[in-house]
Amino acid sequence: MSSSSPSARARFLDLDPQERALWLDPAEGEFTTHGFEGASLNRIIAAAGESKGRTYHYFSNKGALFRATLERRLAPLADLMPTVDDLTTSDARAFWQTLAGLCLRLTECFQQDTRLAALIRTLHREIAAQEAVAAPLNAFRAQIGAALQAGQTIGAVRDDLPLSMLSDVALDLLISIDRWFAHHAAALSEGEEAALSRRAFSLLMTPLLPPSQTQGPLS
Amino acid sequence: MSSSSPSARARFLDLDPQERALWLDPAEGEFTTHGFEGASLNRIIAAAGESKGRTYHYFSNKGALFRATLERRLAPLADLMPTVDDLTTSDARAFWQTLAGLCLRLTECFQQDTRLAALIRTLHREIAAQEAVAAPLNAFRAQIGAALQAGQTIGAVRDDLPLSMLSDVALDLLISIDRWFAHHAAALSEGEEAALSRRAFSLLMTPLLPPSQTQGPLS
DNA sequence: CCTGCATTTAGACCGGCGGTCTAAGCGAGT
DNA sequence: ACTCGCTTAGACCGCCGGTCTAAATGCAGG
Repeated sequence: MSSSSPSARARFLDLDPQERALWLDPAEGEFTTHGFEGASLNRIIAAAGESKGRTYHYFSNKGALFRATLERRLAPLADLMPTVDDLTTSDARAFWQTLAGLCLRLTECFQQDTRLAALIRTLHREIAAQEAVAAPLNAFRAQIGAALQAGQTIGAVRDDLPLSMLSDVALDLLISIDRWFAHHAAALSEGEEAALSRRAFSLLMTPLLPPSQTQGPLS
Repeated sequence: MSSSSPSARARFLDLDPQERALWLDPAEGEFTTHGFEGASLNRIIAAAGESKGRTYHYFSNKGALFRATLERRLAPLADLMPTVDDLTTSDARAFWQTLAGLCLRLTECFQQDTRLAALIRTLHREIAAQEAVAAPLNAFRAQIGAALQAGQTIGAVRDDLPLSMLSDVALDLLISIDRWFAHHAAALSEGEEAALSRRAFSLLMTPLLPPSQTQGPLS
């Protein structure tokens, strides 16, 4: 029982960034090429030149290592997220323009940082990976929920369906669209991709609009 | 090299249904309670009272057993799917009503056959399971694509975005909404659930409508 | 009936997995 | 100098999906 008083995670976060990189660099390569389940902890440890004992001293399990790997890449994005105040002190048009701008900037980040994109896409595909980063993932989900709630107060977002349903659908739509571009971007010119990306935003927006703003053939 | 001339799968399909059930019944229990990756082939084999040799004689790997398990549950649903002709010989209103009816019937099937629902939801969550049933899954995706294409010809579905993007988004939306109900249905009365379910269909429909039928705040 | 060949069957075996555990190393306080 | 507690190494564990060998069995042709 060596590892109780401070948690393995706290111990790891106390390390120098360069010492953290000792694990995170090989882990990043392994996770991006093999996914979460497919990644071998033994291989990562061997590549890091570390021992199993020391590794488990800093990471309680494989998932904790994945979380640390993802969080390092995610850190620079933290200040991209708009605050709820940004979203409530505006009309519906500004609300959706803010979100469209956010999507645009996130897309750019993913194009620049291919490692981050690969890790995030692992997250989309594997439930075990999602469980490993449940805490930050729930925080992100909550942010989406708060944004949509802000949208509801100014009439930019429908309120005839539960907020949790709208949040879930919004997140899954983001993932779905990102996945489509990840699969098909290679066959697109840069201009086509940008134009398509702008139009694809409507896939995310329209289901969230108040029903009064759509005149579906059923209503 | 005993297993080449007829494939393992063909050999299995030649068996009596009751003999097939020898594996499929324990497999169904294992997959529904542990998911695909979490299921233990060894446990299934032991529960079936079979040997590893015989099992691998009929299933080339774990995925093939999962596929067979799912296909048995899926078989009765085959004739629910509407034909492309049904969808093209109608106007937009009828098109969407047909699809709404289909969703309703599928929902009922899932509520009645909880085993099927559990297997399908395993499929949603685990990429390895999706790869195991890639063939039937792609067929289903193609059916969605064909339906949406039919919708395009009669102006019921937008054509300003690639068909494959619309198909992917439609499938992911179905999954997303199904997942929400699976998580939250317990807290809902039957009447609430039905009402919500009807309204939630708009989440699926609106992103697929021609842009002319929506007046988003951005356009 | 026997013989000989091909298919089917049983289960020991394999490498690798994530994770645990014991025992040695080591450094600070007295 | 000696202890005591944190750190470290790596052998070890049970289990995994999958392979392989060799015995059992089915089944022609004679």
